Amino acid sequence: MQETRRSPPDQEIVHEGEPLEHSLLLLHGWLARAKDRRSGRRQITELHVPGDFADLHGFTLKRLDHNIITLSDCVIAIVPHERLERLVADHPRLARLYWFLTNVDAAIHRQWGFSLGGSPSAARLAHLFCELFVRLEVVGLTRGNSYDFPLTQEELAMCLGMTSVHVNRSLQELRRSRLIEVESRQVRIPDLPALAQAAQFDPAYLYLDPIDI
Amino acid sequence: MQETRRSPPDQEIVHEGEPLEHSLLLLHGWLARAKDRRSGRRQITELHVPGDFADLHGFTLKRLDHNIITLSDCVIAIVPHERLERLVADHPRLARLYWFLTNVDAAIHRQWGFSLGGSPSAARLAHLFCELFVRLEVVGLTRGNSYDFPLTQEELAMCLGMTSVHVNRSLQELRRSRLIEVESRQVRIPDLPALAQAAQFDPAYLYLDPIDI
DNA sequence: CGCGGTGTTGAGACCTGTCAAGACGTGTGG
DNA sequence: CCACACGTCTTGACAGGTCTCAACACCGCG
Repeated sequence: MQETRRSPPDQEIVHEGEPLEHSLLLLHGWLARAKDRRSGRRQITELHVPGDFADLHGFTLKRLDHNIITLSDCVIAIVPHERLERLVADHPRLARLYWFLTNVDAAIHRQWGFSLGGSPSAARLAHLFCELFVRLEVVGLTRGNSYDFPLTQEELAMCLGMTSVHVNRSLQELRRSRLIEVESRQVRIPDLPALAQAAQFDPAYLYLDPIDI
Repeated sequence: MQETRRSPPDQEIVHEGEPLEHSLLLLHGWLARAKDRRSGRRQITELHVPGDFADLHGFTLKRLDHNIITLSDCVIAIVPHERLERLVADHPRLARLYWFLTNVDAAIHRQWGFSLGGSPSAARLAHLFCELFVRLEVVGLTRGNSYDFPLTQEELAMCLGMTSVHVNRSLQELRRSRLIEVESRQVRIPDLPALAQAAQFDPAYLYLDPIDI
């Protein structure tokens, strides 16, 4: 039995630089890793959905280079590093799995960097919706071709390196092309292959194929 | 004794998707991880300097989501995964160190994403020069306040998500402010604190403090 | 000497940010 | 039940940053 914790939206639950003694397994809700700019704007470097370890990398790094913030009401299991220590010592395959998971995080970072580095803004947005669809589907949080999506356009802007005004216009572009429907905190993707094509989305970087480790 | 390999510049030495049976330890020269855009442009997601494992993450992922390319003449040690397998089995601390190293890579990706997400172009450039200075200093490849830097402006552009024309102008801006001198494939940083200040560079994300693992 | 790659410069188009205002929806308190 | 406040979404006009295209300078090398 392990400790769980609840948190309302818009809380900073792990602070950059602070020493870590446990990692967070997200059970319900949405988290983000974020770095703050001097300008006051904030860059989100990854989104987390239920099933994700939000700061497993903290197990080896022992402090984070970013904050972790809640984007919705969240339920989070707290896993002491001491416990992870015992787990990986007793089960080498588990160690390998955890290592693998942090490497997938890195792959997601690379993909985001790729997007930020020069994809057209609508494609960037489309790519994010594709990624989230696939990741949510894995954990059974899609319903048909739609999923709950609590982020505001402002928060989307923090992920995509653009302003909320521009997110709004890019979203309209995707809507006009019938690639995306967003309403009341829900995303619907009428034609995933078409959206993936527009976004140049290839899920290979998520390494979802049957894992043999 | 392990196998080493030499390669001239501009070679793609690991191809996206290809199954991996070894990892590459860079002994001399510069490597980059790169993803190609449909447009033909290419995004570099990380630079590697001597001492870096360029694809240690491939040890758990077993294939890469990007290419690895040489940016200069390179000497590379080839480490079979089989050998890593034995090493980590026999030396759990080594396993932890390797895991740590891949997590630092992820931290570098985050920082690049942060830059790409909205730093002004001159600051992005300055930040990269700071990062490389610190990383090269660790492995003894700086001389005073300067270091060899073989990348063309075109290649810098691929790192920073901008065009080479814009890199050129941003570089001039840094030169005019006396923050950077670049000539004949050499970078000189007359005043590192000033450059770091302009770049908002904080080396914490490189996790260089004495490692206790 | 000429060639190819790299660096530099200019002009114009385009994308994205900024600022500001208003629409809409929802929850709260009177 | 209404009035209101607040957050979010939407829109318009404009400024500014960045890209594109093109030309030229420079340099090392065959």
